[in-house]
Amino acid sequence: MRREEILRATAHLIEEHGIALLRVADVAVELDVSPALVVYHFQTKDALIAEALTWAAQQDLDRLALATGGEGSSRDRLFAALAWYAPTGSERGWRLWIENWAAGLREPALRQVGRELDLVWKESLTEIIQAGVAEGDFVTADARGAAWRITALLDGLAVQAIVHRGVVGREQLTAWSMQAVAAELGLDASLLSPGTP
Amino acid sequence: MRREEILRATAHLIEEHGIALLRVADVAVELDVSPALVVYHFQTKDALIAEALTWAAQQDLDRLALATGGEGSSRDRLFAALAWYAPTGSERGWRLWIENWAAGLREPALRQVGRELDLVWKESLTEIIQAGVAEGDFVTADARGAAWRITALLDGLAVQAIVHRGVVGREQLTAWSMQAVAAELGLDASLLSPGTP
DNA sequence: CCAGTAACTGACTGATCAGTCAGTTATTCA
DNA sequence: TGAATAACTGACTGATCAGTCAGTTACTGG
Repeated sequence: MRREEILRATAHLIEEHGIALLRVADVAVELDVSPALVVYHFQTKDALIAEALTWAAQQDLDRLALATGGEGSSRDRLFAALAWYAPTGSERGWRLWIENWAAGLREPALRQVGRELDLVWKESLTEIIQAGVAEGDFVTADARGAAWRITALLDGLAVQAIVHRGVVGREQLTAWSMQAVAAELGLDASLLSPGTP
Repeated sequence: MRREEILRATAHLIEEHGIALLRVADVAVELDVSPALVVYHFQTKDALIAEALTWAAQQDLDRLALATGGEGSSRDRLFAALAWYAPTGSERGWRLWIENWAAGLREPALRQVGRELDLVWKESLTEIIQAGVAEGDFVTADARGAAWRITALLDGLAVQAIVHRGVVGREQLTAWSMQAVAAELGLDASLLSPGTP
C-alpha cells in the first residue's frame, strides 16, 4: 500500500535529518511522486509526522517481539532483548527516539507514541526478568524497578553513543551496560555473554 | 549589556517552545525591541541559537561550581551536585538539554556545547567521588566509571521525569537515583540523605 | 559641544513551503 | 464495458519569516 511506503520514507528522512528539517517535498522526491500525493494521503504534515513515528514504533515493537519471543532460556531472551534495545547493538531507531523526546516536550500526540513504545519495552523486560527469577537464573526483589533502572541507564548511554558518538568507546558502553544488568539481576561477571553454560 | 538580555530571552523561549519554533520576532517581542536589533547583534538566527545555548551552559556551570565548591564533606558536596543535576531537584535547564540532544544530532556546533557541559559535569562528579574515596567516605575502584554510570542513569531518569512526566513519581525517581549512587559508592541505604551522621 | 561610533528602528524583500484545486490516469467491480 | 471511485499530478497561492537597508537616536570621549 502506498501509504506505508510514504510512512517508511518519512521515518527514514526524520531519522536522517530530524523532524525540524522534514519537508513534504523531500518525502515526495524520495518516492518519485508529487508532493500533492503526500498531502492527499495525510492532509497535513503534522499528521504525516505523527503517523510515521507511530509506524516506526510499531516496526520496533514487532522486532522486539521477534527478538524476545524465542523459546530459549531467560538468559538468552534477556540478551536478545538487550541486544535489540542497547545503543551498542544493531542500533534500531535511536536517532528517531531522541528526536521524539524533544518533539514530545511540545506535542502531546508525539509524546504519547514514544511513551507507549517505552512502556511496552519495560513490560517485556520486566516479564523476562520475572521469568528468569522464577527459573532461578536471576535474583532480584524488584523486577519492575530493575527493568526501569536498566532502561534508564541504557537511555542515558544511548545519548552518549548516538549524540556524543566517539567520546567513549562502544566496548566501554557495552561493559557498563552488562555490569549494571549483572548487578541488578545477581549475575556474576563471567555470565556476561550469551550462550555461556 | 543588551546582548546578554537577548541571550537570556532566547534561552527562555527555547526552553518554553523548543528550537524548532523559535522566531527572531518572538525574541524581539519578549524584550520589546525590533527584530532587526536581534539580527544586528547576532547576524543569523543559527548564531543566536548557538550563543544562547552556550550562554545557558555557562550559567549552568556557574551554578554547578557554586553548588559543589562548598567546604563541606565529600558526602555533602556529592549531594549538592546531585541535587543540582538530578531531574528531581530544582530542574535546571533539562528541557533545554533534551532539545540540545536532538539538535546536536544534526548540528556539530550545538552538539559541542552540550558535550562540553556534560564533560565538565562528569569531571566534577569524578573529582568529588575521588575526594570521597580518599577521605574514606566512598568505596569504588573506578571513580570515573561510577561518575559515567551515575550520569547515564540520571540522564535516562530525566527523560522519564521531563518528557514522560507523571508516568512515575518523583519520589520513585529520587529513590532509584539514590539507590544507584549508594550502590556505586558503597554507601549503605541509611546514608541516602544529606546531613545524616 | 560636537564628531564619531554604537545601538536601534520601520519598511521592505526574497525565498521557502504547506496546502489547494481543477483536472487526468488507473483500478475495481457490477 | 462502462461507471464509479481511488490514486495521482502540475500549476498555483497565500502565509510566514530571516535577513537587508537606509536611515534615526543615544552615548562617549576629546
